[in-house]
Amino acid sequence: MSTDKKEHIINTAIGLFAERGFEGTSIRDLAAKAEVNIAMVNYYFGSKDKLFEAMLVQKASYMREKLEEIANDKSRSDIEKMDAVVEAYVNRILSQHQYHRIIHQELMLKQREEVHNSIINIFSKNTLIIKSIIEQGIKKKAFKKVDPELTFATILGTINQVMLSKGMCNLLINKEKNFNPYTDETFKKRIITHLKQIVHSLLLQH
Amino acid sequence: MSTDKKEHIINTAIGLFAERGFEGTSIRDLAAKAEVNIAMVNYYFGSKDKLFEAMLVQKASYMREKLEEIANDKSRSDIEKMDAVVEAYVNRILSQHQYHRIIHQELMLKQREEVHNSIINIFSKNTLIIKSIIEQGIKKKAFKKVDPELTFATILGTINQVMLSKGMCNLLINKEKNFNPYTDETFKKRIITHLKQIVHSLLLQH
DNA sequence: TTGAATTAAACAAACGTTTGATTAATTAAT
DNA sequence: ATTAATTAATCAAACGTTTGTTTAATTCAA
Repeated sequence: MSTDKKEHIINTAIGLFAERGFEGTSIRDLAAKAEVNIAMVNYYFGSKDKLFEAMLVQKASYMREKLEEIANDKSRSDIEKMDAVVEAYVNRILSQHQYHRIIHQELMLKQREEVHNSIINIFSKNTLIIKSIIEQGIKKKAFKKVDPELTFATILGTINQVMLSKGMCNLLINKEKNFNPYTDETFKKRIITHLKQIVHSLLLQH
Repeated sequence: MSTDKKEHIINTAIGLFAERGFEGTSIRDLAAKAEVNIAMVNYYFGSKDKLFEAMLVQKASYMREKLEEIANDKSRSDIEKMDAVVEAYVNRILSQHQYHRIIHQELMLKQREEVHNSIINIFSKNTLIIKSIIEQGIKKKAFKKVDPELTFATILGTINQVMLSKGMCNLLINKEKNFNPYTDETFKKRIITHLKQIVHSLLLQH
């Protein structure tokens, strides 16, 4: 019971935080949408801030393990590793786009410094893994000399740019308003294809 | 007098909105930082919302004119036009990074639908201009067949990704904390170089 | 002296949070 | 097996603060 309802509150909160931001969401809004009493949020989580942290912990997606698995996979060439990185990020961000949007907000704002720093820390470690893949490719002369950090920024930035707002998605995709870009496989493939094209043309020698 | 103080309030507001978001910034915070009386904000702007709109109008940067100038410049080749687009965006976003961050926030959130839609509308028109440049290059067989919308998303997304947070900048740049990435010419050139490399390798035939 | 600028104070509404009562479910004692 | 005691969940109501906004008085400049 308790766990179910806690999760239900967290899931409702994710939707609201993603659409309105943390400070733009009141506990009354949240309680109303989750159809629970106002007091339940503080009863379960202690405070609005702690609800936020509980949400981050529960919905955290550990990309690092996936990236390290890709980086250490000796059956893949370096360019295949980069392709796998692209696919992993597109899949992850598309499937968790609300959570990802909240992270994105926190990254932009200077509120909640602790959260902010831990996001940058995670990002920092992921950057190092991508960097090592790219530098290996360069050392083997399979890759051109590129800017490893900014190459990673391009991959993530492109996905973010199209995933930021539904309106932006529909603009890029030329679809009607009730179309859901987050579940559309064609759209996903389009992003993956574009990013692979970017990565291949940027990295591979001719 | 009036104009000076109004501008001073707007400039202070930009800094706060960029760091804490619109709902995360109280009029009291703003008044304190701008060193004016709390009542002055409503005296000059009518309301917090209207201050926000006044700020958007005053600090709006009309990229479209610049883009159309580039697109219609017959002395430039298509790839040179794309290079000019890259430079224009990097310069614009770096020089107005706080304003740009606020626009970015509004794009992500579902608050203030009117603002949200007008941002998407502006973006939509800019996308069309870039698209026309790329499609001209493709028609002339100077460019490879690429995804024009996503190519634009890559340019903007890359800049956004590195400009989102100062922490992110310093992570990419490996500099000490008091280093200011927004005014550093070396950093700017690094981004421009990377993006031109992306655009060239993606678009140009070999 | 008139109108604009500025102020401290107050306003209602909304905020996150806490309370104390009530109900439902679980455990312990007889 | 039944009752009593204990715990957990839920609720409406209220708490003190902070919010955006307004007032009315005062200062300033022309």
